[in-house]
Amino acid sequence: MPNHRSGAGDPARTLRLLWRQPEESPRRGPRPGRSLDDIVTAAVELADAEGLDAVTMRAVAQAVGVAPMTLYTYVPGKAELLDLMLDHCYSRMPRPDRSGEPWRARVAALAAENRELFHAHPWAAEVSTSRPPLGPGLMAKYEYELRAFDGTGLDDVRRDAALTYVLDFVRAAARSAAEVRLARQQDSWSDEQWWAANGPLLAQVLDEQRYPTAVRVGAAAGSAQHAAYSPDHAYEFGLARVLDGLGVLIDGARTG
Amino acid sequence: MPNHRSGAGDPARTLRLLWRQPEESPRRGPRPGRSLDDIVTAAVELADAEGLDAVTMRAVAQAVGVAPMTLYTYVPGKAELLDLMLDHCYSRMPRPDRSGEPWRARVAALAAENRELFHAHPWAAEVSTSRPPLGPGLMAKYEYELRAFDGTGLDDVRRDAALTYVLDFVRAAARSAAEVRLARQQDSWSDEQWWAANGPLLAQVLDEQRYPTAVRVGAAAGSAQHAAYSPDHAYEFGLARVLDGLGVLIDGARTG
DNA sequence: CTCGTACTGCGTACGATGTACAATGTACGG
DNA sequence: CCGTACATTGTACATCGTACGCAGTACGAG
Repeated sequence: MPNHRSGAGDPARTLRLLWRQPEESPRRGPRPGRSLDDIVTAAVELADAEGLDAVTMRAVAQAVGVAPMTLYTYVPGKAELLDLMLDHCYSRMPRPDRSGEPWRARVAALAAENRELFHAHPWAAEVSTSRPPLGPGLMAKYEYELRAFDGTGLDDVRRDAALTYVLDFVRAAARSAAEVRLARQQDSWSDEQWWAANGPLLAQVLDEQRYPTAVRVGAAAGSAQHAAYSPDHAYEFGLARVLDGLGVLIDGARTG
Repeated sequence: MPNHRSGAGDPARTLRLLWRQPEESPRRGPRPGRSLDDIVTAAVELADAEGLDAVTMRAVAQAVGVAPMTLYTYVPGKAELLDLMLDHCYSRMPRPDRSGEPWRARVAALAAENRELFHAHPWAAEVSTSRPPLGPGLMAKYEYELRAFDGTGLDDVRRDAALTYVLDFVRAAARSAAEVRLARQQDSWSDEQWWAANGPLLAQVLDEQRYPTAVRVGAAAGSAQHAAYSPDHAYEFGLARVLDGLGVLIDGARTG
């Protein structure tokens, strides 16, 4: 049950790694057999295929074909590797030019691109970055995404806050989606089996007298979405609310 | 680096634990020396005081004064303990009657109450619940919070979606706040020291030609908030946007 | 009362993980 | 050509969750 946390260790060292600034050493001794990118790429592929829990130093080492401890000549530790993995994914996100479109379309597209990021790399939503990995990928992403608010009239401080707001929403939705996916797979039970096993106790305990609203709303939401929770529905609903909320700030009162 | 995940194991067993339904056994053998609540309370206090990483089975056992393996007579495993800890905190949240207030005030108060939850129990935002712990605390919370949308005209499905939307926002903001707090404490460096150490490399690498918007906006946001990121500001900004977004849905076009 | 049985409590131990450390080998600079 | 800095790696340790089995205890049936 590892708590995958990034951003530890010496920040300056991490920055140099992110920007691929080699140490200024006199270049002596044997040449490295692999590159930093080899390690990062292997780690990302492993995380994509088998989840963050599968990303152990030993497993990454095996994937790149070296002994476990050899990784530590490329990376100070696992936290830094996670930073590099994140920045790697950020740097590979698509950034099409949308300067002609209205801000709502641009922000919706921005959200969709981030949603796709978390779809391709579900682990990226789990990694807790005590400090964001200030690498080239994050910078390119930040630069690109800020431009989505061009022409909105937002000042710089509000623009940053608005972007944070959108990104946090997408990340939260992605986390919920990942949690649902995990729950569905970890117990092989279908929803029907689950209800058959737990229905009796739930019926006894979810007293309609005590929780009238909760029971009614939960049942309505569950049956409408054919599941206890629908990540897609939550995303669509939330995005509409995000855009409307920004719309009030940007356009004044106007519905979407 | 434990990945604190709840919701594993037999869901029916977990449900019985959450609702404190004793096994229907013939009650033979020695009486338990502690209660389930003893364990849960100790675990919560430990998590509050020293963070989720400090919540190891051994540490909890020591806190309640038993051997580590003894915990497993009360709880099937650590995942279930986390479920119980969450539900315990939910059940103790304040739920004042706000039926007289307008929906914006009620939803803002709901958000503030959840923010306070994560302030008192920062670990609660980190726990990833593959399935939410459907216990009495969560039910009471859900029932109470749904009532905040009474009189808004939202149908049950939208009401559930709206609540999820608000709660996800508060949780995301709390996560960000906790990450900042962690970053500030784990490297004892002040922001000034950090900039002194990393400024030169950052200045070299954060090219204003390449990232004009990012550098400008980042600087503006940083100096306005006297920090690279201000959780309080992000919360205030986000909450206003959340309320405006819901306002468009509920009241039609109208600014806050 | 007696005894089997179900239960609590827990000591030991195992596998997994991140990584510290020191030994070994290699290739470049003087 | 040789010293030195570096890449590589085997071993080892601390920490974690928890499986397993034994010892002791108290209730119900006889």
